[in-house]
Amino acid sequence: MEESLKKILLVEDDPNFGTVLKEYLSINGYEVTHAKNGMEGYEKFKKTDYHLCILDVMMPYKDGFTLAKEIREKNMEIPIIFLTAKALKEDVLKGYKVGADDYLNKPFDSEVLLMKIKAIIQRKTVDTLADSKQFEFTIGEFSLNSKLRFLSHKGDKPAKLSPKENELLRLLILHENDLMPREIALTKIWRDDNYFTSRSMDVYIAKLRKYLKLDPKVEILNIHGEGFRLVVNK
Amino acid sequence: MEESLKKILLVEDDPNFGTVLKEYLSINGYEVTHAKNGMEGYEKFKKTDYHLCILDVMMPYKDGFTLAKEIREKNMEIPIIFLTAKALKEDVLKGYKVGADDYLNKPFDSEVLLMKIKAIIQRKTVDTLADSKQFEFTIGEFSLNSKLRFLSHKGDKPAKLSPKENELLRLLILHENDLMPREIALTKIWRDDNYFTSRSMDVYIAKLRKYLKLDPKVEILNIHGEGFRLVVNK
DNA sequence: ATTTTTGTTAAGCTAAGGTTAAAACCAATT
DNA sequence: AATTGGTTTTAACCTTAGCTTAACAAAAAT
Repeated sequence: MEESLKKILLVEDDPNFGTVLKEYLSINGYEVTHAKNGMEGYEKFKKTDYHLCILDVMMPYKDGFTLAKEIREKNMEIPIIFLTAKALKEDVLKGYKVGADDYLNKPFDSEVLLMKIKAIIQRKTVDTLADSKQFEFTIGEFSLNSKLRFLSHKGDKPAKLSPKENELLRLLILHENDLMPREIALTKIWRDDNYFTSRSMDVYIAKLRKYLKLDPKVEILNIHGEGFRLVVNK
Repeated sequence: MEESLKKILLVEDDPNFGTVLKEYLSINGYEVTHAKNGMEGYEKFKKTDYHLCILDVMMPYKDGFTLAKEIREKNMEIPIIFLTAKALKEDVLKGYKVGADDYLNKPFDSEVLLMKIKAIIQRKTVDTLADSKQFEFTIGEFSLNSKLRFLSHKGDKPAKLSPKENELLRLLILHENDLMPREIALTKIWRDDNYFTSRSMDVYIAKLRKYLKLDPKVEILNIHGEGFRLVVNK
């Protein structure tokens, strides 16, 4: 999975903050291109295919929103995260709330940004891969060939999976670390969402758990009422 | 950015004030439709897609709250700002009950209104552009992933929240430092407002307080008879 | 002082999920 | 048509999670 680094375009005019952020993201396994203003950002964007754009809102000449629009004209899919200075939001009126769901304020918790990036890129990956022909997956010490329905673990002889086992595991992997909603699996694999298919799915979860016991770092967690999560503990 | 003017529906029965306000907003780059009463406001609302509604509370025949309710039935998303002459507490509460995004007392500083409008409309724009369903929140030393229903605190292992715990905490965070009225939570989360649901909510408040004890700066305060406030002490 | 609202804990109940095994199903042979 | 081997569903039983309700204490309002 790690052979393809995810590429991020960071457009941030503050040189200090930009450098630090770039450094931080690089450490965390992303390939970051840093543009110092909207113009440069747009040029860079046109040259390379990125997985994600992080745009500062307040920039001279060309603000983040304008840049976002231009980017959108070229690419409707690419995820965009905005960064905005706290001042903009809260200067005006004390206690005034911009309201419901806000985007990221500077300074922000870098952990949160990281989780967001992960989640967003993850979502895209699922979208683009879900119905694609990729069939080789790695998860912890396992590797799954979803075409041959082989689940191999190190030197052991590969286990052969049944069609349902295979598809379910594949779906879980596509949602790695993230919620894989029951409903998704039921409609995609079982083509029907009722009490019995749901119970059937639970049976298959149990089967997969049995296979996956070989690597204690890999587990399937339940999120009550929502679905399952395949996690790989470090 | 400017090829699409943001459309505002202004409903205000005072002809002088209404005209002046419309003029002022137009100058500042918004396309304003001015309705002279609630009835007319609702008709106009149905005809066009607006980005924002500004409603006077005190109007003959149909007051702003009633109109807001009707508008909400058609559109759960559109931001609503109320204008009111009197700063009565019940009014403010009533406004929040019908889902006000903000509240302004007349006479008010036109600069402030402009900032609010900008912020609210911008928020929507950001949401739709970034298409990141926000589910990562930060509160004090905690961070909440409301999709996975995880509340994490520093290096500790994250606590799993139940659906109700999760929703309630999320609502509190969205109202951070502000009053989160009981009836908001009850109608949004419990879908019913009676003695028992209200007691149930109190139980959940207690549960959340237990989780949040890990950071003494974060607390949930009660505002007797009205609701709760999640505050982060500096 | 009395009533109402809130804080808190625990019991009781329902629904969801974990697990295993038996039954049903299905396709490929006999 | 019957057998076989693998797969999937259904059933059963048990555990856990989640929510409400009750009960009583404390705080706030009247």
